[in-house]
Amino acid sequence: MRLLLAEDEKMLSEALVEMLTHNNYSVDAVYNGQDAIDYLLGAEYDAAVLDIMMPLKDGIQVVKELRQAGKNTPVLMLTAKSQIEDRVEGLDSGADDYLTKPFAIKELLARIRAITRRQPELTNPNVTFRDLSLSRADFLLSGPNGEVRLANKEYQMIEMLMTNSRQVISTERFMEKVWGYESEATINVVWVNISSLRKKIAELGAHVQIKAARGVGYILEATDD
Amino acid sequence: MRLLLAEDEKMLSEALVEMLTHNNYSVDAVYNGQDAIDYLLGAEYDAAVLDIMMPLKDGIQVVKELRQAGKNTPVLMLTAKSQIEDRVEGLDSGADDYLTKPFAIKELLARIRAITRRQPELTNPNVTFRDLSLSRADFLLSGPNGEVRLANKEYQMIEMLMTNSRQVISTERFMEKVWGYESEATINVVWVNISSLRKKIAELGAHVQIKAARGVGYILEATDD
DNA sequence: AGATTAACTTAAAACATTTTCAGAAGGGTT
DNA sequence: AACCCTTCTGAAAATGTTTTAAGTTAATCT
Repeated sequence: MRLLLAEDEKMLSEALVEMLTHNNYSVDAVYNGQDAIDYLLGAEYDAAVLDIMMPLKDGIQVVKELRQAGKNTPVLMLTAKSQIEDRVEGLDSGADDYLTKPFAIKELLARIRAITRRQPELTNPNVTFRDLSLSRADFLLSGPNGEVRLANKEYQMIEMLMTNSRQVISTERFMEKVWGYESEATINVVWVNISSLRKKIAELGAHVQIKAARGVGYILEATDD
Repeated sequence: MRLLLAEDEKMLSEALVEMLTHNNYSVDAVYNGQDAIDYLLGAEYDAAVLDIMMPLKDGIQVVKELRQAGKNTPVLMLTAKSQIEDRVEGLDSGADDYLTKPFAIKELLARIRAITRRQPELTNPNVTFRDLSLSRADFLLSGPNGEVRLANKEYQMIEMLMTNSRQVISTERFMEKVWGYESEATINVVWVNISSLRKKIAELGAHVQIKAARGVGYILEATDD
């Protein structure tokens, strides 16, 4: 999971980065609103944590521009206790949730989970490609011959493949999304998991294959029957 | 849509009023239970949002009197995390849904939409999954071989599993919902309670099992007989 | 074709999560 | 005070996942 953190208090920011990375997020930190918008438009984040008061551009402005640009990255807004009006405006402007400082780290984590959970699950509980389908609610991958519950990494990988079924997904992208930035794991892990996914897809009898695009990545394809 | 909001924390109340009006509700705010009852009996509201802890009369008392007076205005109860017993009592007393603080505004809005849309949801006093059933009124879990009274935590956990029977529920989600943010308890408590629930389900002879999805959470499944 | 690189497979090792237990702490009741 | 009950902790064992490592196959290039 990839997060953007925009918080201008250096100390707080550093503490949060450490906390979040410790909890398996890959975090990019910026210290003003302008950078926030640049980063958010420049890359695909799973969520953004924005302080409402920031130099150059405040959090509300950032969300507004973000939404205007058609991005629906979930946003958690941080507001100081005294800025209650702000928080209303923040929600109004397109943030998904707010959190008043000071907050418990646990709560921050919970909120982040909540807003990242909401996105794909509620709008689209499962994905289908040909005769293969994946249920996000219960981690079940199913095909003509039955169903299997996937382990975590496998699930994340097949989900990426299925939700981006017309795109080649690079090994690096898998590493970033599934393993996160500071992962020490070798690239091999991707291959291993692709391999076991293929085995499972075959067992399910689905007419679908994970095709390797040499030097580029992987893509889901229909097999002819 | 006309709402009554009864919440004694002034700051929160104001924020909510603004939020709700921004979302096209007309809101009357009161700050104690007595006013709540007066307003609710005096006019026709589409729904009421009641804090459970309030001066003069608590939320539960308000619903009880409301129902006694023959009003079936949908009620959404707000409970603090530490008042878990309360929330059960609240539902029991005639509320339609509850929401534990702190909550996401979006969730509040969603719940309000839900209770104004459909009436007969929470009037349903028990849940069933295969040959296992849970009575909310008296905490009794029953199966082919009889019934057991569940302890509080166990009750809440099995209720989550049964009302979301097609979903994997994460350990974190259990922690959040049942124990709350500020809980110091280790994650272990979830495992321990799952363990004892399993034992009880087995003793009841129900053809149901709590399946672990490693690294993800738990889900209720039918066992083949 | 042969060399070179990338991708794949497998099994075992390493690691993490889950299960279960025993016991302790705390509340409430008799 | 003695008891029962719920809840929580810590630890050891069981089980499953993830990673590593090493060998194999396939594609591409010259």
